[in-house]
Amino acid sequence: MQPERRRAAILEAAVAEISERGFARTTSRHVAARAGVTHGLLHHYFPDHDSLLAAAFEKVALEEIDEANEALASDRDPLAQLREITEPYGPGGGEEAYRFWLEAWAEAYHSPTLQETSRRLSVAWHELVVGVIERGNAAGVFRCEHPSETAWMVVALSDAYALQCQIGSGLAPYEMNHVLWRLTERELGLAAGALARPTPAGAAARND
Amino acid sequence: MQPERRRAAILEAAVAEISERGFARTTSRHVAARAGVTHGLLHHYFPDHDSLLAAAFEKVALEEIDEANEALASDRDPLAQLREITEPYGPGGGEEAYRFWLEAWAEAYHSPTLQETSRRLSVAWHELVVGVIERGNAAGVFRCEHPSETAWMVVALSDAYALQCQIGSGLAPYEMNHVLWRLTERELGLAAGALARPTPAGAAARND
DNA sequence: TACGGTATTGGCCGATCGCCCAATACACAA
DNA sequence: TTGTGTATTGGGCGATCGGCCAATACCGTA
Repeated sequence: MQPERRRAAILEAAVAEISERGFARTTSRHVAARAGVTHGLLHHYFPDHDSLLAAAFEKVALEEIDEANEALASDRDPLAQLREITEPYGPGGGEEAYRFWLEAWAEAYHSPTLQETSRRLSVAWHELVVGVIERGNAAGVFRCEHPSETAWMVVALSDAYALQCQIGSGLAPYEMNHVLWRLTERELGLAAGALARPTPAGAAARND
Repeated sequence: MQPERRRAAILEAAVAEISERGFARTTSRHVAARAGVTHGLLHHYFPDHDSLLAAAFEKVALEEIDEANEALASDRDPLAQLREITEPYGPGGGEEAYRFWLEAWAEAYHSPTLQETSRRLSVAWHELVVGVIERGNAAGVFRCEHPSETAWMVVALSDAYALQCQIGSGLAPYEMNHVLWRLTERELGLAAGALARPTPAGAAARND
């Protein structure tokens, strides 16, 4: 197999192992077995364990940003863009992905590399939301006074939403979704329910 | 040493180890060494590794609830109570404590016991905030339409606040604190800045 | 064809893990 | 005092870890 594809296969296996077992319990031998190679070969591509974990984390982080940008580029409507951003956090969406991030945050304490990547990704994610809000402001769809603060609120509530879904607290998912949408609508100067309904084909949701 | 005190000492050492190294990397031998006992004795008190981790987690969870109730009981003013709840999340507050919770959430995926305890604690914490809000409503201090939703928002933003402080994103702590207070004030029908300042008619500026 | 570098294999090493267990120290009741 | 149960010690076992290395397979090039 070509070295590039082999390396990618190993990284893919590493991400899967990390999602299932966590960073600390991910062993190079298990990753190698899942990738269908021997542990010796894995050591050939990733000389030490930390480089494997760091590369896997970097891969997921880059994919996350790419997917977000792709979702934003496919739809130019700020309202739809905001929905694209907040929706994947819910149940059935990116559960495995969020398990990965929770592991990453916990592991960031022990690894300066992971901490730095976490930081970069957090900033990038925040700026992404800020961009959507500011474009919505410019287009006259939003009336948001503090884009940076509101963006942080959206990210924070989305994170907390995903977290509550994961640990399965007594709070019903629909209730979390409701408060997330309600607060976002108010922060953006939208009419109540503007985010809840996926803009019925035409321009029917312009009743404010 | 009395068995009860010995067991408590072991648990205390376990909590410290978990906070530093995480659940997955916490070994019974290290816990025993920190507690000043042999690994054989630790096995005498906690027959298997999971029981040690579960007991340590349970200890912290109970202490968390107790401390919150104590803080709430020491001050009957709903506004001060709310400040007591949201303040420890900030920098300089419960950094080590939050590291523990992050580890716990990540580990909950792999342990039904930890997941159940996480769930119970999350519900208890939410109900605690709901109680403060409802008492504030009854006292005429708050005008909150959706206590449950608002309580979840407070908890979610506090969690996200602590998380951002931990990973050290580009968002300044004061900015996070500002949006947390601003949204809470609006949800509770308070005047702007009501939460930021200790007490308007206050004689004691015991806050930092 | 011969050659050199890379991909790949599988065994090995020392360290460490959770767990087990025989032996010993100790405290308190009979 | 004797005896009994618990507290405590420390060594050992099998498994597994990350990392190292000699040997082999493969493949493009001179």
